[in-house]
Amino acid sequence: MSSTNISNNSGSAPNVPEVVIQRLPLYVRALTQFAGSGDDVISSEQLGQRLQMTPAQIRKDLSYFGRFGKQGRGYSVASLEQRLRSILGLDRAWNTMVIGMGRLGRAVVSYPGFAPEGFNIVAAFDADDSIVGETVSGLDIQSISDLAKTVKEKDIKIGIVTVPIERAQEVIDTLVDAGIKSILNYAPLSPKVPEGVTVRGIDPVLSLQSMTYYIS
Amino acid sequence: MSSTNISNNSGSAPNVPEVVIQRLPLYVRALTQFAGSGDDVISSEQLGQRLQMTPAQIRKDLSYFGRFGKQGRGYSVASLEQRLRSILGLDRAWNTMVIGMGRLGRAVVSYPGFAPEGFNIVAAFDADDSIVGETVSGLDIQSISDLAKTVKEKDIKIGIVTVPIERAQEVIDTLVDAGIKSILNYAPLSPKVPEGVTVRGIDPVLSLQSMTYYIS
DNA sequence: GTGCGTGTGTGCTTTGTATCACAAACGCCA
DNA sequence: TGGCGTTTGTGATACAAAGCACACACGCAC
Repeated sequence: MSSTNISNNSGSAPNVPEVVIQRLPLYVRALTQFAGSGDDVISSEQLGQRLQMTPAQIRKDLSYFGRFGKQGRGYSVASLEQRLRSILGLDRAWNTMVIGMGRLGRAVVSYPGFAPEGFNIVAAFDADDSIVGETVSGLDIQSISDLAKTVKEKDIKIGIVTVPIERAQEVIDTLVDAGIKSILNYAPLSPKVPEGVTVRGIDPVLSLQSMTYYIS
Repeated sequence: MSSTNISNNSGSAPNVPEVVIQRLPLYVRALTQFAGSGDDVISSEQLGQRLQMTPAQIRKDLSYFGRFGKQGRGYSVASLEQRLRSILGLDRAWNTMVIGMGRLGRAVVSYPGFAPEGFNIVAAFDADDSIVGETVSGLDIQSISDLAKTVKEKDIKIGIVTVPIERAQEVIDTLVDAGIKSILNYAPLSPKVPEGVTVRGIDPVLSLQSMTYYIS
């Protein structure tokens, strides 16, 4: 799933495993939370305890990107957080859009957790002409035929798909055609996308279905 | 995270990797979808194409649990689906509860995707006394102090946590004390739970944050 | 300045997972 | 009934990730 990690400015690193990338936001979050509580230096041991993982793994992960700690001390909380945010591209805001304005899509658009993290939802789309033009949380619902144009105009980099499963692949193809490289997919399928496009699925039912195995 | 896979009836298998368990629901879903479309036999090749994975991996995964296919033919769609559902415990219904009746909790309770898959939400809780007694989607909001009793009375096996981050660990501790072994956590933290308890997190922000890395 | 305690960064080992490749099973057809 | 094309199930192999353990850096105290 995706790679194409070409040249970049200073802090770029080659061939970082995808699992590592997925853990970095965890570190960022833990550091942010830790920043409130007094100490301005943190050790991999402390971080590991908070995140339920081994200190060695944290140090290994960080070492893909540089040497951020000081021996005998640990990591500067503020500085490490800043560095990680920069690596992940979280030191800027990202324009996103939501496609599918049914029940789920409306909940996503109204969800107050995205904006504070720098993900601004700046457009909303639906295929159903009868609701195009309605306003949801301050956003006009647009027709999907406007999508490519709006993506360009508003410099949208991320698509959030909340359409029913039957339309999901088709909508995702549309996003890909519009040049979108990052898709958050709420529809319960494993969509086909070309190399270089990253899709992450949000699927509570799948999670539940794999847990029941352990309840004997 | 979790294991304790003790004796079971016939189809039980020892030491199955967690990743494999997490893929089984994907197979179930693909089989269900495939069942509609004519053919009643499917090969690992076809399944793999649909799920974007190698046929070998699918066969390996299935081989942990038995021999379900016929050489030269493939797998009976209906029968394989049934076997997998049985292995995962999806051939029965599960009672679940939602803790935290804020915006997110209400959305979860109203979400129509759980019941058809056998996950029935039969109780709703909140810590805020001022909303205890209200009705949401036909469920009375109960006080968390009733939780342990209700879990027992209604034979609830799964808890869905939708409280704010500050209360999440505390609520999860309460669930664990009440004997819950499976938790679906919407709060943005990595909770600490004892061995034998399975937690799966739903966190769209984390997913977004790891995707931005690839948008250079 | 020197010595000591602490915690990083990392080569090496171990563990875990995915893939390969082929023997054995099956169905079909002549 | 026997041979052929197909697809499974699985040991062996290759690859990837996690963990270990220690040399080395740093800060502090005296």
